[in-house]
Amino acid sequence: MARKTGSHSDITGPLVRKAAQHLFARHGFAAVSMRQIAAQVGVQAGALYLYTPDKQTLLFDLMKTHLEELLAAWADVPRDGSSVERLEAFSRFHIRYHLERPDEVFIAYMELRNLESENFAVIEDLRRSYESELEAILAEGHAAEEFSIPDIRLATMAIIAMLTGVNTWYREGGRLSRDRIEQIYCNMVRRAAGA
Amino acid sequence: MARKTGSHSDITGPLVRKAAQHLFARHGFAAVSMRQIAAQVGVQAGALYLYTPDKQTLLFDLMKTHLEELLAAWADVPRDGSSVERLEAFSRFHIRYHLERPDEVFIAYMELRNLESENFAVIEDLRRSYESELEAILAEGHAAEEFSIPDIRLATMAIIAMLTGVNTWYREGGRLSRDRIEQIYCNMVRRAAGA
DNA sequence: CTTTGAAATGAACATCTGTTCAGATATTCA
DNA sequence: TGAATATCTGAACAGATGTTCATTTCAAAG
Repeated sequence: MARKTGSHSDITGPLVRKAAQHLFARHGFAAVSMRQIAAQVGVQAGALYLYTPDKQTLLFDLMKTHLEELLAAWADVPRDGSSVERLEAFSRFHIRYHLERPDEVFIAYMELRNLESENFAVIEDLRRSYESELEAILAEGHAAEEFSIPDIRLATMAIIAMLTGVNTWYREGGRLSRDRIEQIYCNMVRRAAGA
Repeated sequence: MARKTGSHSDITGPLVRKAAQHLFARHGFAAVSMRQIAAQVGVQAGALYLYTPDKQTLLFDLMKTHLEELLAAWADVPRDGSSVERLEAFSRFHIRYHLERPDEVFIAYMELRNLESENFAVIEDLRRSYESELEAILAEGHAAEEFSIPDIRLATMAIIAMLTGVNTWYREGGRLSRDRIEQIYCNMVRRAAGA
């Protein structure tokens, strides 16, 4: 039987994930206790186990969901135009998507070492899938001689690091608008790729 | 009176720091207990307090020492030549120095949130000092019209993120030598700066 | 109004946490 | 040798940890 509409579980479950996300991002997975998460939700610690089998799975689900949604969102971006245009589309998408989800992003690459090895493998696979999207663009552009790239794998890693780095310093209401930041970074990425 | 030569404290102290560094980098500050560190040194937990007032200070000293040594090492690099040459010197220095100290680097920017606010302020100051070194090179090169940079602060952050990113994927004995990696990254950095 | 079943409590569990300190041990110096 | 000093142990502390579970609460269904 499907779950009845309006039951409590449809409300508290997401609240637990949201609270855990916020606390994990702020203090780190290992430094946050189940009781702290419960307090943030307004519930006793035992109640959390109605929504997750254990703390580790809570972290894993957060990271897996984030990466799957990231891949799904990128899949929705139209893949037309030249390699240069697609590189620009990727750069803008990456910056925008990541700036809108600082907690998810922070957790997804700060808490990798707290994953059990099976869970780690799943997350690493998803991350590699995303990297491959950029790598494919660079490879095509290189083949079409739109880019000048001595090593495609290195260029992939360099560009992703550069783009993700925005999250470490960006603050709401800062000196530059998001759009201006996207624009400047696109420029640097394009030149780094030799286009 | 200065400490006598050859006493045990000259040996165990550094061992404690080394063990803590290794464990903090591997499992994270919050996930490592004083007893684990002590076991790695081959000593009981209480003995650690002969070498550090508390766990927090142990972390702080590790980070502070790392950043001070980084700044000192960069200060030793001759600062001559054109802006392009100095940018190349910085890029090569950054990659080489960071690749040789993966644990220190990992701790220094993964464990910031575990610092008490006073300690955090000290570390942030040191980090900013280092960033300023690159920023100065970019500013001079821009003034001399050797570079083409729309925003110097953004270029600084982008280049540092790109260079530090090498540490996340580099593995000893990988496909490319360190020198080749330095070379390729120098190229991308130079082009990102519009030189 | 009664029955049902999910949601939440609150106490209990075994174990781990950072830190302290009196006492034991080992090393150095006279 | 004996005295002094540095080093380490091992137990103790008060409290926190993730997780379980019998019991209670409470809204919806019949």
